[in-house]
Amino acid sequence: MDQSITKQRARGRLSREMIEDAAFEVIEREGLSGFSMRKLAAALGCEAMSIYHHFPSVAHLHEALIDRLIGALEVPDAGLPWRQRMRVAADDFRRIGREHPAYSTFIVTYRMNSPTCLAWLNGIIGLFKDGGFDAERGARLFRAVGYYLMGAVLDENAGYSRGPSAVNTVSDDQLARDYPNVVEAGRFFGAAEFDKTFELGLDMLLDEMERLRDGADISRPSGKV
Amino acid sequence: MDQSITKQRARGRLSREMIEDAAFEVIEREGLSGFSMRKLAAALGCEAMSIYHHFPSVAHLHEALIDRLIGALEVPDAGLPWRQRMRVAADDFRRIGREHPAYSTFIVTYRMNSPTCLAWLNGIIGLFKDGGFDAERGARLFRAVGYYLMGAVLDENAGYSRGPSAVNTVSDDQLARDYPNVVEAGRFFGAAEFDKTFELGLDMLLDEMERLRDGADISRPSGKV
DNA sequence: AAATGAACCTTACACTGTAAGTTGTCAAGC
DNA sequence: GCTTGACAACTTACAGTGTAAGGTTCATTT
Repeated sequence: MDQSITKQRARGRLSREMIEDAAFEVIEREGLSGFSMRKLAAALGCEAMSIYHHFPSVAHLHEALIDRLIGALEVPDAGLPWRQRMRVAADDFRRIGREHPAYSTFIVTYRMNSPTCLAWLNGIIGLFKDGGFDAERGARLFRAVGYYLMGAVLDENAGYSRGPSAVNTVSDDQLARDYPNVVEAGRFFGAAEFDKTFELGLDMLLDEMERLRDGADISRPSGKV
Repeated sequence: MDQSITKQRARGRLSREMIEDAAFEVIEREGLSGFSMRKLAAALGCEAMSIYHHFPSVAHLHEALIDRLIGALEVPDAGLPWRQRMRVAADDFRRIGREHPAYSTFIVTYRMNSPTCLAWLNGIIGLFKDGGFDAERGARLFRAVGYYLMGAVLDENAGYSRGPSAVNTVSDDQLARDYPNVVEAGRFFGAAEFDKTFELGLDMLLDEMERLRDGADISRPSGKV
């Protein structure tokens, strides 16, 4: 009994911020699926139920974590060139994933509708409007670029390059023999190649958006389907 | 005791195929997080542990499910125009998500390295090579387009448009007042708009790839950063 | 000094995946 | 026809999960 009090004292009183800090640590250490209120409590030196005094449920805790990540972002300044503003916004989101790899699958899966997240989304959508697109174009481009971003964060942090997850794994020999294209392309799938690949795709989308804005009509540029 | 036997008999003996069928159903009915071996067993009219005779773990079961989805795909025929082959391949993957919305977050999260999945990936990477790109370009474009695809499947089936997940929800009044861009753009976020939005983004990437292939240099087309 | 209420703990419940051991069923060999 | 063996299903049990309900401690206010 004295022990638990000592343990408590050693850490001081709990606070939402402390709990959030520890949650980020436990998630990265144990993985997203290995995260639990009991492990979080152990990391904090308290009992699991004590956390419920500060967050009524894990869902509330997760919301606070997401809010902290998104809340730290700011929509790139209107003084900058448009293309650069887009790039900064994309990099911001991508950096969150890189700094919280184990949490990234949750981040891209999360439906952002807390006030904090809505404020950021509102600013980013405004960024598309600033690009000179009408409401419909802006909305669709926002989503299309968002798809690319979310997929990138997901794949860079939880994807193929992070090692196998399938149960029936394939040997290197078999890989070389039966899936030569995978092996050949695989040279450019490592983490060291992420930036260059991401830039390529982002530039493609940005180029095309500028073309769109400058009056070009999208789709079948050479009469093809 | 007689009851359980009767129950068993009514369904016949278990098979991997039966279990997989039921698994898809239970996942869609209960949601991915609501899926469990016990609920699956209940749907099959057997005990949870009986499933373990056919699949040694849930991970093995999931692999079989993914294999069935991916294994049903075939790489678009080389007789078709390249752009159309890309489009068909993208639509194939996207259709899987649409037909298994509750499972889609697992699909995009899953690291495909079973033989079945590798075979499909190998074919798709070959498709990029057929587009006239060298190994590096092909590899990077494969990933970039993959990002877009995965993000689209994720967002269309588990994203914002599927309803709120945050705990602190925002009223419509507050939404209209504080996040006007979100409301305005939201008109184009519904499921009815998915196809058009997806096509826009896919066309952008395809256009840019054809431009790339035809010798144009990517990035900063107008000298911008 | 008494009362209040926040902060934390204890216990308990329904759920999860699955390891280990047991029973029921049925086909092959004698 | 009986026995044997294998397979498929069941039963039980365990360690883990989120969290509801209620108990305890202690600083602060009155």
